[in-house]
Amino acid sequence: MNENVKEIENKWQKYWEEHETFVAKNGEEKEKYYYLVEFPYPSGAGLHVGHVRSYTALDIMARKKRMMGYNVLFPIGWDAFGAPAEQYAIKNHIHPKKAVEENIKTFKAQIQKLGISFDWSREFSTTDPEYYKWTQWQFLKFFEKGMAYKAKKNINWCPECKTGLSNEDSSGGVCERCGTEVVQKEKEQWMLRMSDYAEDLIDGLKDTDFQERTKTAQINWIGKSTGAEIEFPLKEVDEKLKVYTTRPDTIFGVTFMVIAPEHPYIDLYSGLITNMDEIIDYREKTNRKTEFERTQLVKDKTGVKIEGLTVINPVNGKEVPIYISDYVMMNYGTGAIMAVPAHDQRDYDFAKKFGIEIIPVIEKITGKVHEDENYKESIVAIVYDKKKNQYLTINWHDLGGRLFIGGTIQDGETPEECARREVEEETGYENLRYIRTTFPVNHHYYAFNKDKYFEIECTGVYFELENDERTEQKLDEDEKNCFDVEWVDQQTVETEIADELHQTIYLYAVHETAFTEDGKMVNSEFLDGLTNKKESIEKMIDYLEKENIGTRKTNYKLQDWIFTRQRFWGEPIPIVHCDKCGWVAVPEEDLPVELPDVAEYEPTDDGESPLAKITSWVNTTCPKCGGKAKRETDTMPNWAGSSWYWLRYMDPHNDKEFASQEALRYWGQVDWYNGGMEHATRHLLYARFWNQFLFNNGLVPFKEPFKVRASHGMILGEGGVKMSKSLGNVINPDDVVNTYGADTLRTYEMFIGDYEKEASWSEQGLKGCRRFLDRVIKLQDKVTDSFEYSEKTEMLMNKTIKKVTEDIDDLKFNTAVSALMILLNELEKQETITKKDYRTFLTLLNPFAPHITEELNEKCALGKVICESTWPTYDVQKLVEETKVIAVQVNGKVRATIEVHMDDTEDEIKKKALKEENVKRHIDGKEIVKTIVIKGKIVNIVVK
RNA sequence: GCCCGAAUGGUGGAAUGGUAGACGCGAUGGACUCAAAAUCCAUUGGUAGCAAUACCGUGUCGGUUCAAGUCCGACUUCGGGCACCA
Repeated sequence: MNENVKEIENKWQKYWEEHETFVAKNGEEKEKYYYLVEFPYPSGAGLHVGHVRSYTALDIMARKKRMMGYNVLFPIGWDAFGAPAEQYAIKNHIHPKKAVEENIKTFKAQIQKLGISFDWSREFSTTDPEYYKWTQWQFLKFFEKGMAYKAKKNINWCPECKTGLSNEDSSGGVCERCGTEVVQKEKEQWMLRMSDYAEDLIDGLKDTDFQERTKTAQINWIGKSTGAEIEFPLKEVDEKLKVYTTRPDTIFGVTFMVIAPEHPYIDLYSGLITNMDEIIDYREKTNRKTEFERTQLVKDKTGVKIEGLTVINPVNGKEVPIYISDYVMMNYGTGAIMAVPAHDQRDYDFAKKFGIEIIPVIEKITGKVHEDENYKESIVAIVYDKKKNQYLTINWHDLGGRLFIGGTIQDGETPEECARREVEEETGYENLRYIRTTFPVNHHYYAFNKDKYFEIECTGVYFELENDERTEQKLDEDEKNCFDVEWVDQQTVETEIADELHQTIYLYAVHETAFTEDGKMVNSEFLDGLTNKKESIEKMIDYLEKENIGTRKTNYKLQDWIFTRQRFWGEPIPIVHCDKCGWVAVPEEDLPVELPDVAEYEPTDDGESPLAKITSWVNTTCPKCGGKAKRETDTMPNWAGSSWYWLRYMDPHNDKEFASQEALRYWGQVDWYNGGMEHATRHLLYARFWNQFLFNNGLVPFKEPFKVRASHGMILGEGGVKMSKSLGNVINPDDVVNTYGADTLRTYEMFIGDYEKEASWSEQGLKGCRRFLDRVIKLQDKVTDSFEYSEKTEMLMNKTIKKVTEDIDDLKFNTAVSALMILLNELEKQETITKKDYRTFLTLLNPFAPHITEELNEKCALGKVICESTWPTYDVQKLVEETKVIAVQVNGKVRATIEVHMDDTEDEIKKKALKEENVKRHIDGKEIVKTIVIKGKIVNIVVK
């Protein structure tokens, strides 16, 4: 049997190749459709079952689309530059070119065994000089337009891979390839001005049909924020410190400034700064820290106060100290911030550590605001007994429940004094140790006993009880016997104190945090009283602009793309350096700049590309002046080749252009792009940026390269764990194909579960799919000569055509297979089936199991080769059932089922329902309130 | 911490607000066989019952509705992305 399967698969794969069945022709009359799968990186490990999942899914869509009469482009190639190929080559002592060739051979053979309908005539590798010639050519376009530039920068350096990395490749402070901690190293780097495209990259998403999660991932990565840049004049010199903030409304709460350790003012004003030693020391410590460490210890802030240099707050003239701290980054905003500790957690942590003043400018509002309020200031005292781990409360019973001690501030009192007095009067405790005062709360309430509305400014005062000594309470007459003084634990406080104000103050007192919510503006002069954050921000920015202190400003986290790697195995950057002329582009006719054929390509420790050692390659002449010049020895990152490859597929053998305008116009956008979720930010952003750049320069006819982006879920090992070599649970597709056949593997991977979610491998499930296909084969014994549908199965046949057709378009491959299984079960029940029955069934199954279905079709002489035929259609009229079994509910619970006719009236259905014994039983002796009849669905009788 | 997802039998997973558990796997019983494998047939959410049937059941608590796995609100857990981004 297995031999037979293998023979069949070989036979049809050969047929497709010889007949060029899947070769797409440019410019055909038929409507085009472009399916793209992320081209694989041909690693030494060979094909993974995850590749099979996405290739099969798109293969199914492509095969169906072809049968529906489209001119389908479904290409494949190889993304073969990059560190892993180089490492593999170094390890195995072969040239990367050789290693890549071998790996491609293996991959190709593996993919072809699966029967994926790729157009192999368009295959290429990013490492082919004919391809990377055009990668270099496009880089020169960036250079020409000033979009590529060389800059000295602190870059992320991986000591293991011995190369610089982009921000995208080193997120989390570790190297994306090897997991080594990245260090900072200053180097000259080629950069692409991707940040210029930040807004376009957000904006362009509107014109795509990406999954929502992909869009948000991109938007988060770009990290747009709006706010203002504000200039704080330095007190000591005639210069200003520029900061960026999203909360200009809190400027009256500024109590210090923080600048990044790398901020240029430090060196610029070193003459004025009296503690330079300390500052230089701190700066060096920071430099030694990895990005990873710098982002880890979030709570524990470090820094140094700059002595001798201060700024003036431009809105109120206050003198403000400046600190340096590594929680401010030089590469975002202006490398300097205004710190508002009351309303920013990081500033708050810093202020606490350095004992800096905290000025609240926003107050939380509790209660309901009312007109004609009386104003007063008050306190809530939280007294905590450390020994008993309890809080002091007053139980007012029916008069107001459980509360802390509260009271109104009298003339001349500080909140602390007031709180001490109130505690003493009401409870008699005198020995209290003051801990802290909380942020004030703006509270609104109605006092029944006075019939008045109040607005109170309430501050919490937190004490710890020093000892139990108690004097007599000093109560007013009307207070006596109204309440009990009670010590309660934390849980009682949190559950029994219902009052919003007291609960808020309690939380403030216990958890020391910045107040970052919305509220009422205070201590802010012209903003005082505003309660709408947006309005406050607008009003402040208007003021700043009018006074020439600041301007509205949008910032992005997205930075320029570091476009160089100090490695051998990448596209050489086609630029030479001439002492006279500077950086000069290699003329177009000299492209490609090919990699030299040498034996030494191991990376160096000094941060130079291995190419730098090959003097015969490095030394060249300047294209401009003809003098001596040196080639750029850095190479492009591995993302370069994948940033435009879908364009090359449109016209892969063109040696005049990267693709002709005609081809670009004909194929247009990629209609459907499938790839891993891990590429939702980096690759997808790079590719969109690259394409937008080409579009803006008239080189491609569309701005967004991809219409739809879908991603497949990962395939996990048996038991839901990741497949890994160390666990020994890696499934090799070759083994599966050899044992069960390609059709079984394909069908199984589609049936395994929701395509977009992860799924775990199951050998048993795989066997089940094999069983399914064996039964399909067996079905041939029942075929008669008739070319009509069997009467009995005609409706199900039509339904299945509809279901499979729609499910394939919706990526619901699992339910499509299930529908085919249901149809098979039904066909098996029949004595005989017709040729048309079998032919239609095989056609629907063909995209999933293309080999076996073609073979059966030929063997039973059912018609033309399936993949050269048309996709079946269904008859809407045949979908309608004459009778249907529906449920009868009584009060929403199913009590019986009845068979109803299509043309039964509501009354007839109702009558039929009421005749059911079990229904009668449940409505017996009760009054029918309502009867709901939903035709063809359900009857619900509501009784009382 | 913030932003997305997800949670359904023994298991992978189905269900336009309308009979929860399609389909597959596994399990149990049976047929075929000297026997096993393969294949075929039947049963298979839980509890009670000989049965008819009843009650319970889609992470937890509440709400909307004649009717909720599905919609709304709060929470729990898991997965993913981002993260001193000012």
